[in-house]
Amino acid sequence: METTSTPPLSGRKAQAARNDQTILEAARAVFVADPGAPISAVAERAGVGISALYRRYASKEDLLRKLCSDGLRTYITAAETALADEGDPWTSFASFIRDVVDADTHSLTINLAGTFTPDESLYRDAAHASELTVRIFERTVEAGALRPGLDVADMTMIFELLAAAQLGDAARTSEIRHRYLALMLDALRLPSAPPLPGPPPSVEEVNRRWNV
Amino acid sequence: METTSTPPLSGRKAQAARNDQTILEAARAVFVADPGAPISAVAERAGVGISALYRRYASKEDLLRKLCSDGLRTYITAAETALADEGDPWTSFASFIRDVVDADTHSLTINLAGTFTPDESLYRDAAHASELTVRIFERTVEAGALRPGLDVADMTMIFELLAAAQLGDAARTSEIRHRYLALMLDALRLPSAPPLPGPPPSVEEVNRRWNV
DNA sequence: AATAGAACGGAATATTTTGTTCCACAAGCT
DNA sequence: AGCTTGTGGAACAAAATATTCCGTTCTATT
Repeated sequence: METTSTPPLSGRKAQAARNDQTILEAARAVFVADPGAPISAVAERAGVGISALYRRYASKEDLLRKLCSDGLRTYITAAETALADEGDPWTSFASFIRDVVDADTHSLTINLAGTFTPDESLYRDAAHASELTVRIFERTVEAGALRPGLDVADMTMIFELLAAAQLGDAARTSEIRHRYLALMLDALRLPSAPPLPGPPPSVEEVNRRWNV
Repeated sequence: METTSTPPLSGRKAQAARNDQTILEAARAVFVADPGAPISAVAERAGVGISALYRRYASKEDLLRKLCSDGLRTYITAAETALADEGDPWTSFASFIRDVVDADTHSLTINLAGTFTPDESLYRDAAHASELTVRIFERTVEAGALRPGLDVADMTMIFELLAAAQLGDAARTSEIRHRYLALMLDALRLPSAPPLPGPPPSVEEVNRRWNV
């Protein structure tokens, strides 16, 4: 349950630093499994007391914000990595998607939308993430690698769709997600496919879910 | 909010019969939006008092069971319709999936799994549904219309994936789901596609979610 | 070795939420 | 007029849960 590899645990400071990690990991796991989980469940899973949590975060909402913020940063890192890749656009597009699916940033995003009031920096990060995504998407479009009629906003929805695939433990869930991701990628790559029905999601539609 | 077309409302009996409908519709809408919603939210949405609910269902769990049971029956009907269609296997396979997505039976299924103890008749219906699904799937496989490596259990997962697409009101959600359904169908139909990674979900894995 | 103080565990508290019951009332039916 | 069915919604009891608080443990420093 706790950290398996025990880093040089010198004193209380080190213990605390490790707890920082442990708590975030536990919180992530707990809230992905159940967005409405009580804070005590996080403490239990982390193997610490409740006060260890409240020492770090002023409130539950703070913790949730932190989790989302971390997720967003992970996403941004993946996007920047993809953009830095000057190879085949489709290949780096596909591995960007794989990275995001692996990082599983959208399980939280979906479930936590509307459960806390976003932060100023969160808005900034979100805008940044959005911009990077557009760049990746358009580069792939210009390379002619995507089926016609797709929109950037489809990417968000596809991430959310894939995040919905859950089965057993985290490892198995990841495995199964890659199964359907493969399906999706095959469908996205079809060069001469018919256009998709219905208008794509608009940015406004996608973002509206945060204003609750 | 209430029934728009007002059937011959003679007496109290008719009013009650209409409430049966209204309540179920409201319950469905409410629990799809929020699986943990209080029973009072259902009453509010239906425009009735709480006792109108408790007159019909002994408990919240009973209501949830009823909703799932209805959904399962809807699914079975769709499956039987598809099986009765002797035309092109792929075509009836595709329209079966469309029907199920339209009926939106899986939004409830996913969210409510484990929140109530299943019924004997529910088990029977589930087994029946499962059997029909296998028949449809295998007929399509034998017609050579599906990409290799697919498993029946993939259908359940795909239904759940698509149910995760939600955007705005019910109409828009349906629209957007058909967008990604089109994507999925294109990927499923690929005759000479590479096999999918990872083992498909097993029946046991899929069902385990009910035993909580 | 004594001690200050950081970090912690977890019981206790104060609220809020919610499933269910209950009762007074309305409306058809005989 | 009574009787029955159906209803609204306040009242109740129980459960859940975010947060506070205090005694304890452990380290570093003197």
